[in-house]
Amino acid sequence: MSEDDIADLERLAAHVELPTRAPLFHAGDLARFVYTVTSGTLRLQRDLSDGRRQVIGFAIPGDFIGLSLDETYRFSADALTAVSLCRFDRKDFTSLSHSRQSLLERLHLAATHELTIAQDHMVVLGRRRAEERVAAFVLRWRERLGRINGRSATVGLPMSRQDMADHLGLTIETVSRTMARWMRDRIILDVPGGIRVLDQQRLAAILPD
Amino acid sequence: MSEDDIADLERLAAHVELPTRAPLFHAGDLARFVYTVTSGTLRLQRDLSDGRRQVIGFAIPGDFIGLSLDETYRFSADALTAVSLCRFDRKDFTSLSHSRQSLLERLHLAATHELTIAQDHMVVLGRRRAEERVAAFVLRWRERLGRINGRSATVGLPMSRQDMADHLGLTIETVSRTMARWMRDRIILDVPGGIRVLDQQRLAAILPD
DNA sequence: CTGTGGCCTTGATCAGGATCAAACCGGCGT
DNA sequence: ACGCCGGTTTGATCCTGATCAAGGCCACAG
Repeated sequence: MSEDDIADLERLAAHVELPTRAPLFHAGDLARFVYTVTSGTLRLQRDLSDGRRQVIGFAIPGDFIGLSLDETYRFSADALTAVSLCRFDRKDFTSLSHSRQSLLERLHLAATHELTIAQDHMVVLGRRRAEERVAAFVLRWRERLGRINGRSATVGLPMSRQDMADHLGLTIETVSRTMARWMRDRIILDVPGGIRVLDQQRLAAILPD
Repeated sequence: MSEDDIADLERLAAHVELPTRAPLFHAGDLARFVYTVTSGTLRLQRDLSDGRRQVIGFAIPGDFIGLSLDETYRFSADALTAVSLCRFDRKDFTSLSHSRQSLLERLHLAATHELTIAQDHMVVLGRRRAEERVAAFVLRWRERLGRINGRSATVGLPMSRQDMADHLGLTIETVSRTMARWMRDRIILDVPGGIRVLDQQRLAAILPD
């Protein structure tokens, strides 16, 4: 983005800080704001009336939240760690994007990128077996973190096993058993707050593409 | 969209006709074009190397195809019926959207709408049981067709059972059995090329939201 | 130090949907 | 008319991952 765009954005931005576990918004709330994450991790989820949950995704620094143009948010967003965000009033944001199409282009880019990720995840949910799902998650999460912090064998997992399960369409037990097996097989190592990938080769080999 | 925009678009548009079963493009092809559907139905899918398939969605009149901004297409698109489309060279399209942000806005709207649909489908794939998945599909498909042709109890299903199965993360047998049961229970009626919804109430009741 | 609660792991059993297998059906060409 | 072929239905059995049920681990409070 250009200097001017950033300057204009700065003028509209409000800074928001959330502690661990705090909700940012709830599905159905009036969608007044758009956010970008500057630090921390959030969980995005949709809930069914009977308690079933689908974790749509996780948001990390650099991600937009709430760029869909509906009246209300279609999912809930909660902080998994302490989080800081830039908040924009959607009305201001929209009118600014009228005057500066470079901003709109950036939004559009973000939206189509999200869409591609969503379609990838459909394949995981629709056609992958349990072990493949967990492998896909670990590998992609590592990749995403790598684009921010630089590649590292140690992968932080701020979400609970339940969150992973609800992201992957599995139960907590299946996720736990799968990762326990990988630890026995020395594919990964348990480290506090995450895992260390010992054998990227074998992990990647679980996933036919 | 404004008159001017449409005029500009007309100038760039090429008309494409596809017969039943013809491919529009294949995943991995260089993404030179963007399309909008003017008539017919297409199937969008991603394939795994071992033959597993995920049908990402179906495109019907009014839909854009290929608005993702990657170098190559990330899924394949095939005609399920005879199809006609408007084809735009992506380079022209992009430069036009620089000059006319209303076009870009429309694209962005389409993209975020697609994204919402994709997230809805994640819930179906991740957390719905077999019967709910089929019900979600029939109800949403009917809804979509209704927005084009007007609501009707008769729902055309141009896709095969295999396509539905691969869309819903099920097998063809499960889809078939589910619909057979609904026919026995007088919830739907088999008509050539589709079904007739006899009892919308009971169908909708299958789906907790 | 000990109790408590949240999360995770591990084991035993169950079941929903997959897989395997066969029959059915309708359209089409000869 | 007939046989063929692809898609679909139906039935029998199997298996992956869900469910049910304990137990373990650790951080934190008293």
